[in-house]
Amino acid sequence: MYYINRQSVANQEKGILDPSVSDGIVGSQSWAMESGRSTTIEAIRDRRHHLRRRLRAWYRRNRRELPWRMTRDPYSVWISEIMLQQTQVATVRGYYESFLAAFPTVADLAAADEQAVLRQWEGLGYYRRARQIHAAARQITGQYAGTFPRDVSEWMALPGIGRYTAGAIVSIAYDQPVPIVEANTTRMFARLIGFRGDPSTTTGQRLLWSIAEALLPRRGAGQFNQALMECGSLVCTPTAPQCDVCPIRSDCMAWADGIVDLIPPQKKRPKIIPVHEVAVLVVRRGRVLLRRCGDEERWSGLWDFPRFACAGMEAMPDDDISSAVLDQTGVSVQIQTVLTTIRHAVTRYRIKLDCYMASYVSGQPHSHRTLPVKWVPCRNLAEYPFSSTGRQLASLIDPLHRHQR
DNA sequence: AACACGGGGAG
DNA sequence: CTCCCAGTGTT
Repeated sequence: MYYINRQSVANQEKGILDPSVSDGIVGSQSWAMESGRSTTIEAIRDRRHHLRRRLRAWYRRNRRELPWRMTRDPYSVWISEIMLQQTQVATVRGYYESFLAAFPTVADLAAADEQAVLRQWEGLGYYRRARQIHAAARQITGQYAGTFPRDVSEWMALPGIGRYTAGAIVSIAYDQPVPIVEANTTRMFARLIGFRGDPSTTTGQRLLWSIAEALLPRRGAGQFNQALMECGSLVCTPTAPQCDVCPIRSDCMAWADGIVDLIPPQKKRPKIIPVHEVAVLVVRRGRVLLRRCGDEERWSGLWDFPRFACAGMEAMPDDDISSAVLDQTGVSVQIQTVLTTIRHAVTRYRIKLDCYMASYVSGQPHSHRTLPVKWVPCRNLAEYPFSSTGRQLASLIDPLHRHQR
């Protein structure tokens, strides 16, 4: 009997068993499914009605009024779910509203230029999401004639939509009984069953999806899935969880064993690599030299200033900068001044970016490998999608240019 | 299983 | 600073 809860030891009617075994089972070894014995999943299934009732009641009283909760329109749900991938609710709020204002329907989205879609995504990160949304919109208007699929496997076949997102969309928009597992529910489920292993492994994932499935109601799955996430987000937080107000504390193994803070275990993070880069703002008669990032590099599809890695961490000689710009853009330049240094982090790199102002000497921009390099009026920079860092660089030009007039 | 992919919130 | 976030796709 693997599902043990000290809180309910006195309550045999809960069907929860001998607590003396509890300490011994709190280890990843104990979580293999074994036939012929009671499993964690079966214990969760036994308690599902109670857990659902408590979670739904909590959700009714504590749910946040979020923009994407105003509707069950599949298009809106889809956009919100993509934006929420690895992105916090607070960050998504503003982007969601302006994106829907720019592209009110899937037809509008499909008809738009990819650059226009990326511009709406500017600063949100994971820009592949924007390109995939755009590609999927064109697929939907094409093969589905603008009508969204209802089948979860059809959604999953679309770019950018995996198991979580597909489940979220069909459960929320169509109220289909499809489970979800994401960051909040992962944490909450792991604590609920006292799982001390790594939830991201294949076995951990299999376990979590089984729990999601075991808990899932036949009706109202969309609301229930959101209740799970909301409770995980607001109560079962990574640090300092609010166990005193948790609606399912009485079933929580981690609480019973006093190991809430140990679950889930901290991920081992890749080592951070310091990198030194140089960006050059080349200005010529009110225009600035831009290039578009290629598919094989970071920020693909977005625009950037000439930028390259610096060999060492010390300042780069002006001649080296000039030749690097010439190599990358085909334009010969004269380095003028150091503008500023921007520090940012991306993936496993912590980047120190030295930014220089330069003036045009000679040469024409060459677009190698179909990657555009071109002169763009400084006052039009807002029309181009940049990364967050690229936009910081652009903002150095814009006020400067105004000042020159 | 490991990694790339971004940027910001929160302690 | 650190850790984390309504994950997906590729290798």
